[in-house]
Order: sequence, then C-alpha cells, then structure tokens
Amino acid sequence: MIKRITLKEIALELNVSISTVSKSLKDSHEIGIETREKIKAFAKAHNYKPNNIALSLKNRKTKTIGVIIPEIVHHFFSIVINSIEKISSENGYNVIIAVSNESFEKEVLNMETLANAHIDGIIMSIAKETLKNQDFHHIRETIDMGIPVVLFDRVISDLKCDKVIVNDKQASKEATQTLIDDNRKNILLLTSEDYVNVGNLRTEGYLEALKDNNIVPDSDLIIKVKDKKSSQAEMSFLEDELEKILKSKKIDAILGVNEIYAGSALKVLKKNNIIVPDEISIISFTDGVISRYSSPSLSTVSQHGEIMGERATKLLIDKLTGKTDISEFKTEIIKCSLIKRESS
Amino acid sequence: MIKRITLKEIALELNVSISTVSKSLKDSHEIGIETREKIKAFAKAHNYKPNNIALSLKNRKTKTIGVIIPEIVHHFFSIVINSIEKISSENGYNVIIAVSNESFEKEVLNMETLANAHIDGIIMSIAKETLKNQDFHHIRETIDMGIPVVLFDRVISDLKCDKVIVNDKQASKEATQTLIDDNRKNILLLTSEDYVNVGNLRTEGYLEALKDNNIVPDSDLIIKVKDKKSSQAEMSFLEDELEKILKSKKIDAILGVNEIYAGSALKVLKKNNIIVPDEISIISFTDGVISRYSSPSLSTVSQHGEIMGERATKLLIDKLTGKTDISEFKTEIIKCSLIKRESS
DNA sequence: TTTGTTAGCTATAACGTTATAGTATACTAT
DNA sequence: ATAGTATACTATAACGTTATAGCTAACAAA
Repeated sequence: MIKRITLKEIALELNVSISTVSKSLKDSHEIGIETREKIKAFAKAHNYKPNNIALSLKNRKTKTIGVIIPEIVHHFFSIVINSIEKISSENGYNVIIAVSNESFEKEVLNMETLANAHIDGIIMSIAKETLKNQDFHHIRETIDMGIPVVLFDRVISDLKCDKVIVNDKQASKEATQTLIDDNRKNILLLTSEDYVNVGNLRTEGYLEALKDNNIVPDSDLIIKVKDKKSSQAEMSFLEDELEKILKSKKIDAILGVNEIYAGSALKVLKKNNIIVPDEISIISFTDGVISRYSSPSLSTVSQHGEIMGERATKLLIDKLTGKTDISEFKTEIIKCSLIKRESS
Repeated sequence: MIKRITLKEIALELNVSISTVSKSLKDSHEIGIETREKIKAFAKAHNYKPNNIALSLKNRKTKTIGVIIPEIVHHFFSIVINSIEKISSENGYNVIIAVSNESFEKEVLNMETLANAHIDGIIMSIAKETLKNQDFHHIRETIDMGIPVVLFDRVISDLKCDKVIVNDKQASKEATQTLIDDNRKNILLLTSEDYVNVGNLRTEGYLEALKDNNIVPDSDLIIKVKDKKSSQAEMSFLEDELEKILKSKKIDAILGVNEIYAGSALKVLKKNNIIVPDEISIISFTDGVISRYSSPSLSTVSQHGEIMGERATKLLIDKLTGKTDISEFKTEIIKCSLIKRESS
C-alpha cells in the first residue's frame, strides 16, 4: 500500500513550512527561485498529487457532474451519456451516473444522493412516472439549493434551468408528410401514453400533418402503448393490439415514436407475411441499432443524442465556470433528421 | 441559494460546542438526554445533512466506485453498468463512469483520474488496445496503491485482483456442437483479433468442438475482424470478407463472437438470398437487442451481463467493507446459456 | 474535610489544502 | 543613522467533520 505524499510530509522532509511548499508548487514568486525549484523537484520525484477531496472541501467544488437518466440499457440514453462523459472528461469533470428506472421515487432519491455527493451540477432526463405525477418539487429544490440543472429530451418548460430538446413535433410532422407524399393515407401511429411529453409532441406532429393533407384522423389508428412492469410486457401489448388492427383496418404505413415499437411492429408484419415497405412502410424515431440491423432496415428520425449530450454538458459547464449568468436560462433545440433506409 | 447548515452553525445557534452537537446527532450518552433531544430536533428542523466531502477527507473513504469500460453504447456493457449502478446504490455507493474507448492511453488516464477522485475501488473491463499492448502497469500501480480492482469479462489472469468471467471457451464449444448436431459441418467463425482474449477463447472452443467431431478446421472459414477506426469500418470489412467466402466456399452455419458480427452477416446472407436457418444457420454471442429484433431472430449465447455486474460489485464491496481479506482474490465464473431463436 | 467518581459538557487536533496576514532579514534611500 | 521597502519565508485560520483528552460541578464515600 503506497500512501500518497502530502504537503505536510514534503515540508517536514525539506525543513520548510507547509505554506512554502504549497506556494512553491503553485510557482508563487513569494518563494525564492532556488527553494521553489528544489521543492518542485522533490514533489515530482515523489509523485505528489494534490488531494482533490481536500480541495473540494476548501473550494466547495467537486468538479463532478451528476447525471440522472431513466435507463442506461437504451440506445438513445447510452449515446447521450457517452457524449456527456466525453465532454465532461475533456473539461476535467467526473461524471456520476444515477438511474431512475422511470420511477419517481428513485428519481427523488437520486437527486438527494447527488446533492449529498456535492456534485457541481446535474444533467437529467425526467422519468415517465415523474411526468405522470407532474411533481417536480425535487428538481425545484435542487435548483433552489443553487445547483444548476440541465434537462434534456424529456423536459418541463416552467423549470428555471437550461434545456436541450429536439424539434419533436416538427420532425414527426415531416416524417408523416414523407409517408403521405408516398401516397400512404392510412398511417398507424405507435406512441406512448399522453403524459410522456416527447411521445405527445410526436403525436401532435402526426395529427397536424394529417390535417394539413385533409386526412381525417382515425383514433383506431393510434396505439398508445401502456406502461407495464417490463418492456417485454409492453411489447406484447403492442403486438396484440397491432394484430387486431391488421384484421380490422387497412393500413399502409406505420409511424413509431421509438425503434422498439417499430421493431416489434415489423416482427408482427413479417409474421403476417406483409411486405415492408411495399404493402406497409415504416418510419420510426430513435436511430439505434435495431433500425440498422433489422431487415428491412428501418428509416428513422435521428434525435442526434451525441449532439444533445454535448450541448447539455456545455451549457452546464458554462454555468459552472461562470461563463454564463446563473439566472439566465437557455433552451437549445436540436434539429432531428430523417435517415432513409429500406422500410420506407 | 439555500446554504446547508453545519454543525458549527447549530452549535452557535444553540449555545453549545460543536462537539456536543456532533455527539448528540450520533446519540452519544456523553451528552445529557435533554440537550441531545433539543439538538436533534433543531438539526432535523433545519434539514441538517452531514457534509460528505468533509467525511471523505476525515475517513479517507468516498463511498464511490469507479467503473472503466471500453464503451457505453454497447448492449453488454450497458447492461453491466446498469447492474453495477443498481447494486452500488443499494449499498450506498456512488458510481463514477469512465470510458476508455478501447484506447490504452485513455484507459491509463481514466485510472489516474479515478485515483485522483479518491474512489474506494475500481471495476473494469480492459480495452482492446491494452490487451494488444500487453501493458498493465497502470492496473498494477492502482492495486499497489491499495485500491481494490475487480476485472470483468476482459481479464488478465496474473493480476492480483478479483475477477468475474464467463466460461467462454466451453460455451463456444457447446454452441458449435449444437450446430454440428444439426448436421452443419462447414461452420464459419466470425471472431476478433487474437489479442482480444475473449474472442480468442471463443475461437478455441470452436476449434475444440471441431476436433471432437473429427472435422478438420479450415482456416479460410475463420474471419478475424480487423480493428478499425470505427465499428462501421469494421463491419464493411467483415461484409466484404464474407461476400468473398460465400462465393468460394460452401458453408452451412455461422458462429459469431458477438451480435454485431452476426447481425452484419445476416444482412449479407439476405442480400445474397440465402435463407436462414435453412441454408445457413447462425448462433452468436451477446444476447442483445439486435438478436431479438432481427429477422430471423438470432440464437445467442447470453453472457448474463446483469449477473456479471452484480457479482463484480459484490466482490468489490465485500473488499471495501472488510468482509473479505484484501490479499485474497477470487475468480467467479458465470455460466453462459444458449438462447435458441429462429436463426438455428 | 478530603478524596474519588460521575455526569455533562468543551477544547483540541487531525484529515490536506490555500489565502491572508505576519515576521525577520537585508538592502536602499535620504 | 533612520526609515522605508523588498525578499523570502512562516503562522494561522478556514473548509466540516469526529475522536481523544480534558475540564467543571455535583455528589458520595471515607
């Protein structure tokens, strides 16, 4: 067990005061050049590294960013985390990860844990249950404690913090329009429950596109996937619903608000020997690995998770370093882009 | 900005000493019951929370675990992280994530950063480049500093630390045997370069199975996917190689050491109108989202990332809490299991 | 009365830093 | 010779805790 050398030990060894050592290592001109060099050499030889915990205590800064996300095993979120970690480490920040598992209670706990860990700021995407409860007191309290928060993707507009979102509604509208332009009029929408604001926005975009083209929306053509204990259960719900609809309605296109929905739909279509995209074409959100490796590969709306993570982290670091005013909040909107593949 | 109340402030407010406050909150019998209760009530009313940074400085423990992984955007690793985070938070530990991006240099840097963050221990999976370089000085140094390390999946046997691995060789042998039992004799292996020990073990298992069945291995039927700048580039390398082999050799099965390889292979087969599993059947490692959503869905060898993460974290926490001896090292072997789907 | 004991509290040092203020010595200016 | 000032260092407090040792008053025992 190699113990790290401290200023005190260096001071003792070289018969100078701790102050002298500290100042020398900071190259202060208060200390004579000879002493300074001697101390620096000694410190280097003994691989001196300042104790960051002590510095944190003194400076009230930990150089650590807390991240709260609903899930890790999820293509979009893992891309965002990857990006957050990259930008953070480039700027000398550590990243503590906390997962809410879409649970309100866990999210509240996460915030407390992170605050207790004295992270300098938080980047988060809100859990489904929290959106459902419409209870954001934990976020408000954190902000009130003076901890800067940046929200991404799943965002609440009236919170006093920076936000990074995607032009969901517009992108959904455009994707739907693309389908319509391809002469598909009976478009099935696979979306999440209403309180998930992202899904909601995408639903709105879908409806607007229909309206713009004088297509009367058919509520039977909107499947709202119910939240279940497991995504497995959610998928079998979706599959059952879809099977039913295929029997009763004529549809020629599917818009999925994420690639798991779309991927599951694709499986059902194949099982029913429906050819994609000839008979039914598909566009989905989330440009992940399912879209790329399914066959036919899925056309997707990419939310550019990498850019989201980068922007969110930069916004936060700008706050932390005083580059931007603490009481001034930005909302950055990332433009989605449609990646055309075989399914449309 | 709400500042947290400190012991000092409570002491001042109630006209007692800091010691009295500290002891009262710890319910010490040195302090009279009345004073004690008064102080506890006051602390609760003012939402006193001990400053963990100060405690870390004093106790030389941060209750934080560092995790170094080659990638986050990767089904297996994200499952492991998820599991590490879960067990850690259940035990009151925070998790700092660092990504090596398969780079040796970045991994060395990561270790230093984590050591400077004074994490209590490290859980890691070694980067490809590190395996290639065969340079593990950074891991050795960390261990010598008294920081317990737990390696998972990509492991080096002669390091003095706990390890969690999978019975790769055996599982690969069994998967190959399954293919042979299905009367497939011309099995193509998609594997990684030799220095990736996991891939190597799987190759060995494949070869052993062939030998057991008196099949002479054909080196043309082993594609070693070269490391490239991007996984995109690696995949097009794989696809080109596979196309070539399809033209020159008769093959009736494919074993992939991960699902990206297998998924890419599936795409190539489809492009060539080869029916899976009738003409060629496929088994792959990594039970991820590609395997489940591709069609036909892929039979996979699951490495049980969830269990790996759990075991690794428990091993580490047992060390940290003194439950197990610091100088005693365990290697846990997780049994893979074959998940049969449509591709075989 | 003197000594001992106990209850209930306080003072201090320490964890490892840094910033502020302070001191001793030598040199310069008048 | 005296005051002023620059040089090169040191002492101290502070960040928020806790553990150890120390102190005081009250009471009991001899």
